[in-house]
Amino acid sequence: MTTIKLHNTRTRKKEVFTPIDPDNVRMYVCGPTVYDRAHIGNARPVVVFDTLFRLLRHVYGPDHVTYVRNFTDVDDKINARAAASGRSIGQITEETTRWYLEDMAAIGALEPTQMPRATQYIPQMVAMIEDLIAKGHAYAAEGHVLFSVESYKDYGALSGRAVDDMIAGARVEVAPYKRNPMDFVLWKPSDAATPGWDSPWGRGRPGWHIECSAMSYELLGASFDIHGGGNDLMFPHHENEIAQSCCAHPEGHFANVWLHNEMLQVEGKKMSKSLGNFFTVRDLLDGHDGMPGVPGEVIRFVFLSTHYRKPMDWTAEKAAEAEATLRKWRGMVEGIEATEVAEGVLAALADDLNTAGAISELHRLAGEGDFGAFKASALLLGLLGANLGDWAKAVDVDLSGFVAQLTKARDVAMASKDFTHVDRLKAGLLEAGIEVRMSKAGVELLAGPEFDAVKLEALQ
RNA sequence: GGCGAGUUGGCGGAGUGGUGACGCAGCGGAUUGCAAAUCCGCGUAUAUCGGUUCGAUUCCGAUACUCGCCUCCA
Repeated sequence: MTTIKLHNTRTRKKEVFTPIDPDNVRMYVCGPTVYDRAHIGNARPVVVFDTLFRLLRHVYGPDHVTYVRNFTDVDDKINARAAASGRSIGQITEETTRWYLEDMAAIGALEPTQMPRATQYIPQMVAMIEDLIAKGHAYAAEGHVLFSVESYKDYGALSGRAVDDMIAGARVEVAPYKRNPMDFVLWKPSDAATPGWDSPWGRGRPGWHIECSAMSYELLGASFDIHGGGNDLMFPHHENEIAQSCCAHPEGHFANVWLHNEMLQVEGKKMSKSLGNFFTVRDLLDGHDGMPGVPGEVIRFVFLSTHYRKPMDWTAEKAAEAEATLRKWRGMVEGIEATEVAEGVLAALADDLNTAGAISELHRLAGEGDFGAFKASALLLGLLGANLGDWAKAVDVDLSGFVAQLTKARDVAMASKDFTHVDRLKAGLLEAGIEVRMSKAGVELLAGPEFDAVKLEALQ
């Protein structure tokens, strides 16, 4: 069996991955808060963990991997969006959830095994909070329930912080009802206009973090294999998840392996609305700000070409290069049956998800002409599948008339040595986005990506 | 201020304690009426300074720079 190695944030080392139960490898990844379209940065962890999911399924069997990714559909950002737009919270979360699944499918992400919604787990969250209070790890104050960071000695271990250091320079919300400024909210009161659920502490709603602890416990148990997300979530989100889960379920040890992907930048800068380099996955797919659309498969390829633990720079140049590569590859595997995944590709992926290395292997396989293994390997990465291929389909246009015309003109020119007419014809075809191949064997015309039917029409 | 990540040829981007992949671009050649496509060939790159070592790009320590998190945005 393939040995998978993963870089564990918890130990800061690359370790051999050994599942708790090889018959049911369990992974939890923090999903989106559904209040708006996913931007391109949100898509990076989706592709990263989708690739890991595919690798795990390949190694342990498709039926032996459970991948849970949640939807956080209760959050003050959603409430704010609802208030601002006049639409209901339900409408917003339903629509945004659908968008998310559509957009992620467009970049070739498989759906996780389970996609729980936070609002479906409120009673479990309340029960967990009650349990934390009973065990002395949390306390109720003024309608809030807070987690006491001092009650958990390992608080801060994942991100390498000490509670005292954090208080010193950090901007923490100071509230009179907090025993320690770092204590965080498990439950908070809701007014009449805000969504709320009845609880032992009055009508209220959960704080951020508790939903992931409750849902991962319900679906994966007190101990599971992998927990993932962007490295921005390391603190406080994951730190708080660990504190809640380990205190509520001291019999377990929560996640064995923590994986964090680095952030994404755009043209060398942090993506932000103020810099004008902010765009959603949908913007990219459909085209935006005068730019043409980028196929989902191309987005995926660009993501995979940088190792997940390095910052990734999204640039238009990379997208163009990726598109050319994929177009070439798709031409190579047309009609080819996938055989076995190449050892080199699998080895690269198994080595802490070295997707860039795996792509290099694909280049090598393509050069060697082992197309069956090449295709099988590409499919493992979620590339070259039928699901993402429409963009690369050759335009279906009958060029036989032009072929005949050009062939005839060429024959005449070969005899007369006057190529003026041939060159004019060729230039017109090139202008219309037609690739012109002339050789001793004859004339071949192909509609390329820049094909323009109107310009072709004008040549008639 | 605290925590963390990174720095490889023109660009992108891997690996490795012992003469530095791969892709793109570029250059030369074959081919072509000319091209395109294809094929062949071509690159005195591992931030800086120390240390360990027979030997470091790879390990260790500093320095510089870049970036992220700590704050609503991933």
